[in-house]
Amino acid sequence: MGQWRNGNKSAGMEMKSGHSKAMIARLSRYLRGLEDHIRQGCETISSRALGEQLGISDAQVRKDFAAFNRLGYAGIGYRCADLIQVIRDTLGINRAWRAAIVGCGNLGQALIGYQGFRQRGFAIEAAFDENPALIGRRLHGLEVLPLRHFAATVRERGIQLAILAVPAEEAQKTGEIIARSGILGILNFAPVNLNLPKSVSVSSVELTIELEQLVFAVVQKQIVE
Amino acid sequence: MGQWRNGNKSAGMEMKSGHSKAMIARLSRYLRGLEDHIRQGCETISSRALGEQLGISDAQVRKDFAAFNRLGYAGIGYRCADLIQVIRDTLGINRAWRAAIVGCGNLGQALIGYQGFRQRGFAIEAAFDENPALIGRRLHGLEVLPLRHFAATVRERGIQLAILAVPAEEAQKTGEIIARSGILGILNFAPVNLNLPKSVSVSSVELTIELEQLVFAVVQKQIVE
DNA sequence: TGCTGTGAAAGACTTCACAGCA
DNA sequence: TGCTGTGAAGTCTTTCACAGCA
Repeated sequence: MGQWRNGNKSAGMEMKSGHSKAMIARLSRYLRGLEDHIRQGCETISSRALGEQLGISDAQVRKDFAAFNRLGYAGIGYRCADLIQVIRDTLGINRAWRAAIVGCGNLGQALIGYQGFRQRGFAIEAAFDENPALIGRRLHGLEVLPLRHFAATVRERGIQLAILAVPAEEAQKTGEIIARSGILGILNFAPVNLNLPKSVSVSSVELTIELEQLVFAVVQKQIVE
Repeated sequence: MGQWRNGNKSAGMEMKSGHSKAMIARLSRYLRGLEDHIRQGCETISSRALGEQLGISDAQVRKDFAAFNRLGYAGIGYRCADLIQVIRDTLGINRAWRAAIVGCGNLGQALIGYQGFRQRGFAIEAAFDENPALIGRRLHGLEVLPLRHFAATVRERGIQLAILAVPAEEAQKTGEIIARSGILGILNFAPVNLNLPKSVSVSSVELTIELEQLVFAVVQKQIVE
């Protein structure tokens, strides 16, 4: 999961939204589970069933959903459609979000072509790089623009989010350019701790860290057995 | 971050290793910070400095490192090299790990070419797909093999980990093939809750979830202001 | 009977604050 | 003085257990 930034520690309590950090992290997962479920033709689901599907306790599920007003029906469960809507509202994904990819190497190119983003309402509206060999080329139908056009393009195209997929060495510098452009949030794939003004939210995905954590789980299991 | 599986909830206490889940999640980040620091020529670092770099409190850093035996020097701090070694030992990444990519679409191809893995000791030793148009092609120097050769290849090449990058619809089925082959851990990029025997550890990265959580942070900040 | 909603209890995790070493 | 190591306190999160509704 992306890490929470420095200043984000809830000051001695839950966040202003009234939802705890831990709960927010689960909402996206509930959403997946609910969509699966509805795809199978079920209109309602119990806390137990949803929890089992996701590896979350039924009590936890109920506590989380209790934050929404009385959405459940005793003896029945919850209506999937209701939950989906209220979760999407809560996360803020009930509207279209526009993103730019910054860094069109291996990973950046893959992210431009990744269908999952569009399917879930995120549109990739621009791609940037500094490499002259890439600039002007079309990747998955999107023209690669020089980084110096970043701010102007973001303004023109109404882009709010940046997905940063440049090499570690360039991440901080590039992050600063992005931050200055009025972008609201950065999803960072570079293995670097970005130090940016707090006007921009940063969330990081480090692929190698994910692998390392998997290895720990593997080794741990071997020891226990 | 990858999710923790069902059975993994520490039974009323820290795990067998004596390290809490939360701490393990931080170890990889410490590693990054320490390597940065050492690259800048510093041999020692204080809990305060390391914490500041990573957005972690100094007390937290000390508590975490206290789990290792008396590595710190009062008045000085910790020796970076010592910490790096003990963290690598703890995570189990003090040896080479071999991985296979399963699914050579956009994302799979990018992961084959991702330098970060190799730089940190993870070697991609095989690539698989079911698409006849891809089988036999070389991607970043690696030949794409048909999925039915998975188990045999894994055995031959001593592969322990699989990186699953197939479409959501095929993830469960493919996961089962992987699990049957004796693989120890799966890093799953498909937006699906894999239901697999607990002999294999699963860690999931969902790119869209990461974006959703970023959006929440963005929206939250706007409301507060 | 099957399920929600929820106080109360338990547990995990983080921060505080300070003794003590170099 | 600068820093670690650590009990104690505080905070956050999860689980328990059960009243009550359909």
